[in-house]
Amino acid sequence: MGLGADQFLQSSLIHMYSSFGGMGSAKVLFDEMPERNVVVWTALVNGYSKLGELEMARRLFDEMPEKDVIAWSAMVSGYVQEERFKEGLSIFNEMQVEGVTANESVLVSVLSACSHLGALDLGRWVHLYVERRFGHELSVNLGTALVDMYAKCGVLSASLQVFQGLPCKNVLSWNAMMGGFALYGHGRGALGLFSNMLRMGLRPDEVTFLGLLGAFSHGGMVNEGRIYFEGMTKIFSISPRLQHYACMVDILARAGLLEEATELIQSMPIEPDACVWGALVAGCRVHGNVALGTSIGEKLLEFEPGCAGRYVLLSNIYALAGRWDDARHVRVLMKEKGVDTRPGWSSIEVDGLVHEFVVGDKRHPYTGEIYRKLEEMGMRLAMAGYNVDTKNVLYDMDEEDKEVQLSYHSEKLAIAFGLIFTDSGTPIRVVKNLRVCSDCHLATKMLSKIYAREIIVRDSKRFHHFTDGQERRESPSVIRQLATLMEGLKKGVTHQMDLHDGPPNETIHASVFHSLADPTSNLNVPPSLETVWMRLSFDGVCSCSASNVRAEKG
DNA sequence: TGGATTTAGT
Repeated sequence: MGLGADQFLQSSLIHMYSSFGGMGSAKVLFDEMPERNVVVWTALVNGYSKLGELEMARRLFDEMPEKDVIAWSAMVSGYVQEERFKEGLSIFNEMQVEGVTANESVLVSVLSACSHLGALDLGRWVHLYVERRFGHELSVNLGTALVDMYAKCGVLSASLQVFQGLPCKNVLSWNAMMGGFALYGHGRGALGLFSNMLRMGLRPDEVTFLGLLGAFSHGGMVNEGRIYFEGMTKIFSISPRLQHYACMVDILARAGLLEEATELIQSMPIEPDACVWGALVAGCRVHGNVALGTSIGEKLLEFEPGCAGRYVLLSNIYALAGRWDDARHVRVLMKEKGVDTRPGWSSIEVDGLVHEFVVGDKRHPYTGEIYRKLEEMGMRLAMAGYNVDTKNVLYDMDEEDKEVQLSYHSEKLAIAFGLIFTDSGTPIRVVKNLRVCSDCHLATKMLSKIYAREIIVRDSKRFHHFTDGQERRESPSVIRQLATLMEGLKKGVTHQMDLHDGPPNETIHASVFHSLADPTSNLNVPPSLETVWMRLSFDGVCSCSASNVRAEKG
């Protein structure tokens, strides 16, 4: 339906108000319009959904006299951006029932939902659908969404494969792949990827460095962490944000360098948050420095009594020190002040349906079966010599109660569900929004042997792969693929750009960083062409091509 | 003509 000139103007105004969140004005204009087409409706729906007012957006959406794929897309992405992934998928489902053909935007949002939920089956289905509809040449957006989806759903090899095949990659594509390496703790892979990214002429951003540092932290690469954390500011002019500091503190504290970590926090130009302190406290716990941990936790609470993370942190430290009364007191205090905590949940996808569980959950229609399975799991674990690791329960309740509470942790419920409702021999993939506790970690490891199942748990920070009673850090097929990928990229780029006369390695890379950070410094390694190219590109000529470099050389 | 899109994480 075409609108007249006046209405076209109104429609543009509605869009303008919507995109700035001025929904009051947008709605007034909308109500005044004598006739509205799908474009105006969508602008309004999108305005509400961008503000997080999804109930309002949904009401309008349901009232729409006609909906095209863009309207559906606005609604799906609205849910996805508010982290209401299941609802986003259910809207997508409705869209298909209505017979509306999906396009790239919707599919990207759907893949994002799959990534967050760990919904691999649905993600795979979207991949097949994309190939059928758009052929094998993936667009950069869909490609990136697929790279991210496979990485977050536990299939790093598929992620790499899609990434390699992408005809066009942007910073988001590289960042998604980098994030994948971080999830699996592939420090070296991340480094190689970073190096190749630079040589492809892309400028890393703050997300790139989050991935890089995250990969270092899980891979225990302290020196690399220091070098790249410094290089981030000095070479790329990216100021570290809280998360970067948290990563760096984590790298140092994990390695037991608690003093250096403390100094880093003290030198921060921005106020450290609970994540930053939390990384230090986690280090204190691993390296047994309870005194430092407790003193930090107490100070934190004084400074910011409204922040949930800080109560949990302090409570955890008291529990670690065995100070149960104090731990409980903090929890009570938190409740009294009405501070919200994020509830823990685990999900598992079976036959395209995502099932979610919280601790002690009894809402599922198959609750009876699930709890019978849990009982069986407990018995078989006990027979295999498993001792419940009760230090994860923070209160000083009876040991028996602790065991009960632990055995109903959400990931155990999800695993029980998976054991019942998936075919024997197939992997069980569980997603948890928080970190897996050490008791569940051990139990899951043993369950993988007892039930002869590969169990893959994705928690808020990384993947845990359990096979035959072992946690598998790196899969051989991924390592092989990684080597091929790096080799391929290296060859291609070296050939095309004549940049490097030998394989890049960490030493050269570190030197390049140092030389750029301090041009007057004497290097052990003479400045390579790569250095020259990096200087060129980061002096603001990011798109400098091979011919520029050759000109510089000549 | 116009309205929808992904990485991290607040």
